[in-house]
Amino acid sequence: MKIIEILSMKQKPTLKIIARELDVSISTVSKALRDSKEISDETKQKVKAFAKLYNYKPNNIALSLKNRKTKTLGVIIPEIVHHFFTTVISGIEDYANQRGYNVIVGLSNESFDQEVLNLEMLANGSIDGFIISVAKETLQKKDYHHLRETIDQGIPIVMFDRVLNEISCDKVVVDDIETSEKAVQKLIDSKAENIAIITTEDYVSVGKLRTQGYLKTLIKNEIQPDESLILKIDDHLNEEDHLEKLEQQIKEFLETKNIDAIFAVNELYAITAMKVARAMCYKIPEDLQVIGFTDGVLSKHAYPPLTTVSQHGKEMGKQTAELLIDRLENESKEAEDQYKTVIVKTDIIERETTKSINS
Amino acid sequence: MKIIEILSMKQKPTLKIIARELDVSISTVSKALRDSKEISDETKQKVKAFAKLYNYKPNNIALSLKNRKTKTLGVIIPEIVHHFFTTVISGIEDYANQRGYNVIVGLSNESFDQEVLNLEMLANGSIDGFIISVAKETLQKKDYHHLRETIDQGIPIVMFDRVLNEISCDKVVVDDIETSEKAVQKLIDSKAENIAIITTEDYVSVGKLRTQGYLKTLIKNEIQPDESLILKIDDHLNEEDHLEKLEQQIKEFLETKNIDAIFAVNELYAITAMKVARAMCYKIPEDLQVIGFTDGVLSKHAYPPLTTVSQHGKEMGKQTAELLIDRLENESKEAEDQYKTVIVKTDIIERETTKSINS
DNA sequence: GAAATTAACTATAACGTTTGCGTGTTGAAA
DNA sequence: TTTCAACACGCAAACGTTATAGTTAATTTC
Repeated sequence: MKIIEILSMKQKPTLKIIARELDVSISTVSKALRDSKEISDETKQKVKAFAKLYNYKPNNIALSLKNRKTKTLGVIIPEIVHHFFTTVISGIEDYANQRGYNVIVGLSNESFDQEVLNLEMLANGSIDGFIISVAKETLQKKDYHHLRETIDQGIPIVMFDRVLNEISCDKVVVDDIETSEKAVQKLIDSKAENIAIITTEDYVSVGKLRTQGYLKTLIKNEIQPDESLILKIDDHLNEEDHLEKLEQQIKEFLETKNIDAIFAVNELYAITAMKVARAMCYKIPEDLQVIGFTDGVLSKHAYPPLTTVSQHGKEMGKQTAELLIDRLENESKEAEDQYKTVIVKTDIIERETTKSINS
Repeated sequence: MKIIEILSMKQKPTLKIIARELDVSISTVSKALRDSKEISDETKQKVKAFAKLYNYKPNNIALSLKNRKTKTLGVIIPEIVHHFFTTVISGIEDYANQRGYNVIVGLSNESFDQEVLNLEMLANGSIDGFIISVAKETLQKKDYHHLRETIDQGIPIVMFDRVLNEISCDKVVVDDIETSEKAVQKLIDSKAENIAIITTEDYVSVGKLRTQGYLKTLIKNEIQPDESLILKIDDHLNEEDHLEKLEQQIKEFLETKNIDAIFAVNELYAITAMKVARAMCYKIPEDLQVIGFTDGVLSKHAYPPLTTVSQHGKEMGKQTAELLIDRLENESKEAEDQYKTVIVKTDIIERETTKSINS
């Protein structure tokens, strides 16, 4: 076949090459492929056939440059080896792909510098907008200049889960306070009397809010909150590495107080508390009820299976992506400062670490 | 300040704009910023100061177009809500970032069509090379045309974990056979007599290999393999959704045979087997020893903590990224067909579901 | 003091697209 | 025959860079 000789397989076809081979101009090829009425049917046929034969696909980079948009979303998260975040990513991916967007993932590893670096690395035209859950270190330093600057540059940001009141942008969160209320109320309703909470230091916004919900519910039920029933884990940015330390803290906590229910602010704390309690011969849920936050594999496969708050990460991902893409595609229409905050509902998934209420 | 008026904050600076403001040519600006000796020190100072003031960053897309390389890697995996894969991704990310590359993630959801779509979506110039772990459906269909085509187009692929012998490209794997041998041998050494394996259907290459290692070890130890001790899970592409079915299959398996040790080909199978066994009043490890494959959160936090094979996902990720980037950057030097297969070593992490050998 | 050299820039092309506008053929209306 | 749409196409600019090849003017060389 003569044609085969002209184009080596390795060479990926461009408009220019097709034009040269077919002896027409580049614009003719372009227009033919896009079905412009300026081009005769005959030529269109010819061009399309050729393009198909050589599997022509317009070069994305060139398009990005021309259109000044990349159809790519930058997602920056603290960790990726993490059930909740991956669930969110999968929601983002699905929705974004559906609308023709790609997703670049950047990991901050909970580090401020990494977060800044990632932001800068991608803000040079590589992406159209960001989806971010901010790093713990950033939360501590309260240094948000990088976020402000990207927004000032005209790159929209959508935050989820770990969200900043100080920054105005679209946000997707769970109603942490209300959800904690639900969880703690459930514990109260099933006759728990000494309800403890295992939470994070206050600089982690979600931890703080969940603690607030806990307190609020106690008060509403006329139970005097007891400071010593609140364990704030001192976690130095990475829990996984400090498992023994975590166990130790929880052990001391359980030993000093008489506790019959625990609300843990994440899965790991819940699971670890259960492990420690088991070693101390607590029966779950008879002696000790436990509710966790985030419905991950751990909860489902724990022994006994853990009752937990499901954050519906996939839905959160979908919502963040939707907010972002809508903003990107309606730059004119959307009121610039009309930022939205979407609250994704939560559910309590009852498994075997809580007593049923009517028992 | 006069300068501030000239450039609105929103407008991101380009060479052209800087040139106009400073009343020099675009090339002068470009060269000044790149410290060309063709430019006078005075001009360099001026340009650099201005660029810094307005936080000029070269546009990545334009660079990609010009250099015909994007410095972006495409990673296509079957699932992201999955401990092993995320570990690999984090290894890829770390290493890639270190060498100045970004990572676009695509999810096949174990679907052939999705995999093809993702490949096509990114092969249009968006990325320089792929890292892939192929979808189960692709494995079943044995249709690899999309992989062949991308390689033919000159886009290198590195495969990891689920790897195809039929495609020649760089690969990163664990020595599944040898690793299984280690695991099964450990079981034999600690006096297990009826060792079962819970594995996948043979079309999943890693499952098949692990089964081979199991058989090989039995034979080496002069134990007659018993077909009925091999349980091939019929999983219809997504285990998580079929938990009950999985439990059912395992339950029937355990009931019919007298088994005192299980080698499971992944974490979920191991954990589920333990759950079922517990319900049947087996004591672990006294009555039943269990070894899993893949060291994820489940193993670590299981009850009892699961002895398991660690695949060192992060290291695998690092290796895949290194192979790919090396190939991208040495296109001339590297012999085109000198494809490498890197074998990442595994370790058995002893926890509490196996007996110690000298007991 | 004319020719050669150098310093310091500028212009241009190219990467692969898309698009508005210009232009040379037609066939038909006037 | 002249005039004029309609048709089918090509040209050129633009997106933001960089590299190569000019272009000045000043300085050196003998």
